[in-house]
Amino acid sequence: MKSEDRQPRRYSSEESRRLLIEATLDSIVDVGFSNTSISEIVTRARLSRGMVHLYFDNKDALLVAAARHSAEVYYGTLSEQLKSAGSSPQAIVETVVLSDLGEDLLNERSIKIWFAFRGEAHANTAIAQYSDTRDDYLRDLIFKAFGEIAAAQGAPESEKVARDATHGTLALLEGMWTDYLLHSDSFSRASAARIIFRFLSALFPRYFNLNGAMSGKDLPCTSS
Amino acid sequence: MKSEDRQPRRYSSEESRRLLIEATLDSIVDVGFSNTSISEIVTRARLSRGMVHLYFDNKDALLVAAARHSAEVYYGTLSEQLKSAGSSPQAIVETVVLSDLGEDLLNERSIKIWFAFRGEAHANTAIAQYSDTRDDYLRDLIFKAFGEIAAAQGAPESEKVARDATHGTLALLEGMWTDYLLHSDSFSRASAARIIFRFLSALFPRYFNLNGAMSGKDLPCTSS
DNA sequence: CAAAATTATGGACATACATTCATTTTATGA
DNA sequence: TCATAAAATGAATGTATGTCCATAATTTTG
Repeated sequence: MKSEDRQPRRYSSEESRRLLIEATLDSIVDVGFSNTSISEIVTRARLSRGMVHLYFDNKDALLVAAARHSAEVYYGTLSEQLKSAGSSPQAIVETVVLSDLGEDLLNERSIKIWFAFRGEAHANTAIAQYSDTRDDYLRDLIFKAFGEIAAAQGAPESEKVARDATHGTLALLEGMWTDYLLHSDSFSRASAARIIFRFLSALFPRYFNLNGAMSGKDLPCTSS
Repeated sequence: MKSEDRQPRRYSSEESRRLLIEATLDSIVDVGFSNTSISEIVTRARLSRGMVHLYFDNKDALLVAAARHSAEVYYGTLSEQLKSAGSSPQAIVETVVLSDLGEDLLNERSIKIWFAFRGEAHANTAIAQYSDTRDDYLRDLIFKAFGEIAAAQGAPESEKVARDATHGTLALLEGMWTDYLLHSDSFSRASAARIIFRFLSALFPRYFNLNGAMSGKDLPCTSS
């Protein structure tokens, strides 16, 4: 009992930065963006007042760093889960949908953080930069997947269908996130996913059903 | 030029309340929720400091009143536009979708306000109460409409389809709002509507097409 | 026209805030 | 072991905040 198991007395500058960012996010989750003060942050981080300005130019820079960190975690997690996905376009789409609705990306904490930043984004261009999940990279990824599927299906106006499928899928995901924010008690990941796949199976009946991508992930898309 | 055309010197208490609420919303739009202070508000309202506490218990009560007012405007406008809609279930759904994407309900100002309140809702239960568009009333309205359509179409599991159609349509609308918030420059009301109707026409091909409800608004839904 | 009620003002107050900085503590390297 | 660098502290500062209230201006009532 002589040496209490307290935190190490001293962190590297990177550890301290990380600690402050996590404490900022904790504060946003617990008391909201507008009540997140330097005092709240340093108390939660168990650091002293001066630390924020030792490692960040000012409070705003810390908030921006926290928004940036959240975006990095989002895209990092998504990329990780995409690695273990099949290579067919249906599998890619399915993985994006299920990951985006999975607990790693969509949970009580993350949803509060995203909507807090979005609520302030229009008043802070630096934060706005990091307030968009599903940005161009993700959009391109599933647009290409839908492009392949639509072309293989041989429907008329296949590019237009692919564009609408992309837009619709991303909008549905956004909508499901909002639904989770406002009704987290009654929210069901399964039914959220089913509705999106219902949309996709209506557009591409040979490639999706209500449970996701059709079985046999590497079915030749071009066979009749 | 003797009597300058300035505002009347004195308002009724209701006018003052309204003025303060509008100024609060203006401030949220211009400088964001967290920068909206009493000083900001009274300056914009061209009233003196004491007025806020004359007509509201405190700043928080004013913010809640502003959130409430926004919700009332939303539902009031929507109800108004529903009055001039056809009575068929398709027409009701079409009106909800087009109203929700129309400029009266979805514009630069309203979207910033909604997302600002949503961002703070989880830290303020009083605001949370008014941060949900598309609440139970609206949900029931279009659920009944989809129920009629699904039953008339005679598909299996028609109630489940109606439930998914409701959830999906509302999620798509939420998603389109988010899209407008984050990419208002590239947002297109027409393509947002087309995507939602693409979803609906896939579920109910005899009742919707890419342009909305099928023509002949009062077609007998039960005919083969 | 006086009295009462309503609407409006802006200074005062304590508190909370972001920021600065002189100082101290701890770790590192010679 | 000591000098130097890195990490950490928390008191101090000035400003901004929400709230209160004594007072004034205006309207309404009797």
